[in-house]
Amino acid sequence: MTLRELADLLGLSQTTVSRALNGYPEVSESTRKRVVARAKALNYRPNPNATRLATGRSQAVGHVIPITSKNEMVNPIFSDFLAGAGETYAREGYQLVLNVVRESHMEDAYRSLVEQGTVDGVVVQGPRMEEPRIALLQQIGLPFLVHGRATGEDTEYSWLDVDNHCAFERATALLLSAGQRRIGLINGQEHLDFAFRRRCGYNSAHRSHSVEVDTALCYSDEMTEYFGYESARRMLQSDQPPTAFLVSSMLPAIGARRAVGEFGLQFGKDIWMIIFDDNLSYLKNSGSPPTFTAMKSSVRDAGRRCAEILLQLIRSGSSKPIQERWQAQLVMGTSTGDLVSAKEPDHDHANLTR
Amino acid sequence: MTLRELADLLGLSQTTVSRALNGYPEVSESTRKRVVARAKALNYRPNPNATRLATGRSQAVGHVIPITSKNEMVNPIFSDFLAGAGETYAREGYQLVLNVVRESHMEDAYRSLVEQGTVDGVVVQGPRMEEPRIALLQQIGLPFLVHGRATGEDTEYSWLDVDNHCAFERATALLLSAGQRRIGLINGQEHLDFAFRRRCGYNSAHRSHSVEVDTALCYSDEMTEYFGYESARRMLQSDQPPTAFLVSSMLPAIGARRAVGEFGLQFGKDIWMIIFDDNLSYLKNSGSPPTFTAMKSSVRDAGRRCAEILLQLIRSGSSKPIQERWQAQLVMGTSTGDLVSAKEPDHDHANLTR
DNA sequence: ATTACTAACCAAAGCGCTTTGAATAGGCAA
DNA sequence: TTGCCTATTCAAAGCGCTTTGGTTAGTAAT
Repeated sequence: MTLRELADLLGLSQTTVSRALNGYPEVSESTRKRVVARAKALNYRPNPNATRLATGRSQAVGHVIPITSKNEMVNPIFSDFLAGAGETYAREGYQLVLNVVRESHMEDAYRSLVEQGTVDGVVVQGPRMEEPRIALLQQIGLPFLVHGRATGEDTEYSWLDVDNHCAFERATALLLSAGQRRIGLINGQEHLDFAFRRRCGYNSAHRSHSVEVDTALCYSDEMTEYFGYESARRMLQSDQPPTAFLVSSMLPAIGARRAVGEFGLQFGKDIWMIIFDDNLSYLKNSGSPPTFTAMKSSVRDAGRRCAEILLQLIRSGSSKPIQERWQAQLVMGTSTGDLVSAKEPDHDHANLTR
Repeated sequence: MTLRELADLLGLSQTTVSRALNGYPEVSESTRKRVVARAKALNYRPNPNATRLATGRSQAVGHVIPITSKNEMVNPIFSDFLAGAGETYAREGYQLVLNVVRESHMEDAYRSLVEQGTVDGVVVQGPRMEEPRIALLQQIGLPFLVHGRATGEDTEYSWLDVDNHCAFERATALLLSAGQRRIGLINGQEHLDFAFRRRCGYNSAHRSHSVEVDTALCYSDEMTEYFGYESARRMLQSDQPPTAFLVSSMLPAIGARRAVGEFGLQFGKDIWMIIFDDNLSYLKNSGSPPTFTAMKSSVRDAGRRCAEILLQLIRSGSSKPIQERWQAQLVMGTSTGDLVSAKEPDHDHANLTR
C-alpha cells in the first residue's frame, strides 16, 4: 500500500493525502477524517525510507558504543540504560540504531552517521573527563545528549547526570559521622567522569571531617565482580584494614561481600558497606530491608529520560542546552549499623533539575 | 557530494559511476579505477536512504527485544550477545536496529520492520519452547536466525544453539559419577527453550545413573543473583539438603555461593558446584584455576557468529536453513572436588555443526 | 563491404514520499 | 455582476540512488 494507491482509492491527490496524514492545516477536517480512517482501515504505513529521503530526517537515534580491548562499554549498566531509552524510542516512533565501534574509528562513525542522514541525534554514553566526542559533535552539528558530564569540557552542552559528587560525599560523610575512619573506596575507572566525581566527593567529605584520605584504600578499575573481590581482599589483608567500604556499583559490591565473607567478618557488623545502586533489573538490591545500604538512582529511568530529552532537542531544533541533574536516593540496608543516629544534614532527594 | 555531482565531475553518467562503484562488469577497468579513485578522494558516500529506497534493501538488521513486567530480556547475557553481533555488523557495513517492544506488540513490531523495509533480517533471541515468532517470520518471509531453538517447532529454520542438553547431561553425570546423589538445579525459566533443554539433560543423566530426580531440588526462574541465593538458601535449610549445585548462569551462581557461605559450608568441599558460564565480559569466571567448574561457551562469540550467519542468509537469498550447534567446553575450577577420576566418556569439545 | 557482436557508456524511468507553486471554487464586499 | 480572499485541492518537481532499455563505436566474421 503506497501513498499513491491510497490517494487513488480516495479520489484525492497524493499531496492532500500526505498533508492530511501529517496534520497540515490546509486540509478540510472532513477530508482529513476520511483519509485517516481509510489509511487505518487499509493499514497504510508510509515507507520510512522514502520519507527519509524526501525529508532528510531519519526518525532514528544513534547510540555509539566504543569498544576497546580494555574498556568495555557493554556492561550490565549499559544494557539497562539501553532498555530504558529503547522504551522511549518505541513509544515515540523513533528507531534505535546501535553502533558498536572500535575506539579508533569513533570519529568516523559519528561523521558517517550524520553525513549519511542515518540518525537525527545521538546519545553519548560513558563520557570521560576529557571527552573529545563533545567537541566533535558540536562541530558536525548533530544533536546529542550526554549521559553524564565531562569535567574537562567547558562549553555548554546537553546532559543528564546523577549528582555523583554529592552522592559519594553524603555516603562518605555518613560513614565518617558514624565514627568510621578507614573507608575503602572501590571505584570505577577514574578517567571516566562519573568515577572521578565520585572520588572527589569521597575526598571532599574526608576534608570536611578532617580525616586524611589513605590512597592505599582507594581502588579503581572496571566494575566487575572480580575487581570488587580482589580489591576488598587486598585491603582486608593489609596491616590497617578498612572498617567500611564504599563501592561504586552492585557487581563489585557482590565481589567485595564475597571477600568479606572469606575473611570471616560479619557483613554489616564487623565491616560496613555503602554502595551505589543503579537499580539494575538483574542485580536488584533485594530483601527488606535491602541487603546493601545504598545511594540509589535507576539507570533505566535515566535511559528513558535521556531519550526523551534527546527527542525534545531534535524536535525543537534549538541548540539551547538542556541539563538535568538527579540526586541519588539514600536507602538504608543491612550492610551498615546505626547510621541514622549520625543524622545527616537535610538533602533534597527528589530528581530535580539543578 | 551526490552521485550526480561526482558523475558530472568525472564527465560520466550516473549510471556508469554507480556501476563502477558497485562492481558491475559493464564498466571498463580503467574507468572503474578512475571513478573509485575520485570517489575516495572526494570522500563520496552514497546516501543510504536513497539506496534503500531504490533497492528496497536496508543494509540493516533488527534485534527485537521483548519486554514484559516479568521477563526481562535485557540481562547481562543479552548485552554481551549484542556486543558480539554488533562487531560483525560494523565490520560488514550493516546497521543494527534495536527494537524494545512490549510483548503484546511484538507481532506488529516484526510486521512493520519488514513491511517498511527497515531491516533485511532479524535475530530472534530467547526463544521459548513454543515460539510463535518463528511461524510469524516464516509467514512474512523475513530472513531470520534464532539464537537457540524452539522444541515445539517442527518446521525447519535457521538457528545457532549451544547444546544445552548435552552440557547439562555431562555436568550432571560428572557429579553423579563422583558419588553425588542430591544435586540442586538452579535453572532459568523453563518455558524458555534453553532452560527446558538443560532440565532435560539433568533428568536424563539421573535416569542413566538410576538416580531419582527430587523435584524439591529443582528451582527455575529468572537468572538473577537473588534467585540463586534464595533457591540455594531454601534447599540448604531443608531436611535433606543437596550436596552439589548445578547452576544455569554466573549471576545466580554468585548468589548460590553467597548462600553456601552463610551456611558456613566450605565451597568446593562441603558442597560442589558446576555452572554454565557464558563467559560474560563483566562476570568472568576468574582465577586460575577458575573459581567455578563450568560448562563454558561464550555468548559473545555466539552473537558474532549469529550475525554472520544471518548476513549470509540475507545475502544468499536462499531459504535453505543454516543450523549450528555448539558444544560447551568443560572447565575445571575450584568449586568441585576430584571430578576427573570419575572419568567422563569422550566428548567432542570443539564448536561443530551438528 | 556488409553483417553481427560485444564492450562501454548513457538517458530516463522509477523507488515512495514531501513540498512548491498553481489552480479551483465558494464567500463576501463593492 | 465583478473582483478579491480564503479555503481546498492538485500537478509536478524533487530527494539521491538503481536499473531498464537503449545507443555508439569498435571488432570479428562472412
